Amino acid sequence: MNPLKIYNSLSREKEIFAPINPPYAGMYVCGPTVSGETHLGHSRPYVTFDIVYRFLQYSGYKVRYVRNITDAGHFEEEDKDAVDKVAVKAKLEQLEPMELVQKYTNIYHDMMDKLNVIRPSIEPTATGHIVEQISMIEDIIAKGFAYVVNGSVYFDVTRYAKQHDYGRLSGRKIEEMIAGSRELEGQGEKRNPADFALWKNAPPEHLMRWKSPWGEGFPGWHIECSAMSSKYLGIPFDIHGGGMDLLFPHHESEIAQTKIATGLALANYWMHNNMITIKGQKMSKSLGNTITIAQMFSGGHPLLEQGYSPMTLRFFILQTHYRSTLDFSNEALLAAEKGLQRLMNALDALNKLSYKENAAQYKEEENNQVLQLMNSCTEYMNDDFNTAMAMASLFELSSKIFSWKNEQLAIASIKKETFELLVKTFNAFVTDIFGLKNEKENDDSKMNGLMELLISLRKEARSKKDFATSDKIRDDLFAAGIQLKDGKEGTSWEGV
RNA sequence: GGUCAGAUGGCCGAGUGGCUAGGCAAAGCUCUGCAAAAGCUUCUACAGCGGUUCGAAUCCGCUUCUGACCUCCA
Repeated sequence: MNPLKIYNSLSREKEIFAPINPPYAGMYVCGPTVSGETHLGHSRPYVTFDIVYRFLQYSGYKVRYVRNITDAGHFEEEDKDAVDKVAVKAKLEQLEPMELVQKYTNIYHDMMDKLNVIRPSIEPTATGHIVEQISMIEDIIAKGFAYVVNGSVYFDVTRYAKQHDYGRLSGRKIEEMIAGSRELEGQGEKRNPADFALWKNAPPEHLMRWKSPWGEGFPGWHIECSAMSSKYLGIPFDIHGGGMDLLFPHHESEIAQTKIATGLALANYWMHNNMITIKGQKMSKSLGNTITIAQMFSGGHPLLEQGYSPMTLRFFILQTHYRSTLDFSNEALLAAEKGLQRLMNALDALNKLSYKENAAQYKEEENNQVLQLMNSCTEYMNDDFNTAMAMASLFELSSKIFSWKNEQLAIASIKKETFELLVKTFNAFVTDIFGLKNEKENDDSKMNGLMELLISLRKEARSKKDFATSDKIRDDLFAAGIQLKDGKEGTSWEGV
């Protein structure tokens, strides 16, 4: 068995994962800014790191997973109009920033639950850690790497770059950045365009504000992650994750701040998931191709021909390696829907199979092949979480399972221990590691009773060759959204 | 403009210097009263042009095209 290897964005290589304090592992993932509705783009990192979290646990690590909620600071800018518009209204009519934040946090949680993303060990909010952020900023000022201008505090990137390796993570050089930087509003306060805000002075109309040594204001975007990760994981910690678009400037800034505040490197392994694209382009509001996760499930978007279930989306994400872009199209989603169904059918079939001893039917080669396929699932996951390859092995095992079910292949061609291990491993991979669940299960006992009656009536009609009646039952049920499935062991049903 | 990724069969997508990933679609078959569902089988691709090599889709160079980041972003 090979050790777990993780592609580290810092070194641009796969490295053997060696946590600082085994069997404990600390992981921090940049969470969403809750100023808008959870969209398709959000599904990628949270499913990706959900898999990392699950697989680390499966591998025996005790993981503390911290994933923040950004509910303070820069986000108000996007809703500036709304804030300004309501400023003169009565208190209750005003859009409370916390109300907005709560609304979108609720939606985010709801969508993550639907996607079967396990909630993190700690989910800290930026507004809940103002004290920690102020304290870290004071520390950075004291060390001479930040300066105060008109109630705002900026990190001195130029000074930092003279002594430290700035731009290593994102692979850029500070001189080029300064040369190529654009003139942006508010840059007048900065000594250098490359500097970034640690704390921002709040204009009078800004509703979200806190007292600080520099006046009333709100924290800069990057500082929260440094403050919260160091508080809950210690510095350095093992894994820091997030979307590739956060490499610069967000993660680069986190590294710089933390280095000055603590004297240490923030995290040992940096993991970045790639983007979700639609017809080859990243989703963005300006292109008008943003699809919310709710729309994805309901099909309520012009680009979608139909709704796709949460597990279809999850499966679709897992079929691609997390460092590749993932392009959305109806055909691809439809293919994922079918593929997921096949995998779930295999799981179901396996769990219903029982082993029948027959030493004469044993085939060494068959047994080894099954063992090898099972083993490869773990090996592929150990190779930088290659879910696509592990999934392929599960599909190969699925073919075996169906062959046993159809008795095209004797179950006794493999050893009893192999079969038992397969049941355990297959379930673990599909359910525990990939986090997939059967969405078509029906555990409504009243409904089941009713269906049993209809199925037995149809069976009776068929035995009397009264096909008019049996077909009416079948076709009318189908029209009502229920599909009957005739199999060797009788008839089953599922909602379509 | 700078930096960095990619270009794989009808579609989506892994991957490795020699050993046909996998999924979907399609065709044939099995099952069935007929269907549906399900399963089985078949379908040998790696942008173009050079080079390295016994051998390259895989390494190197060039060309073309696409995307991402450089500003809020997952």
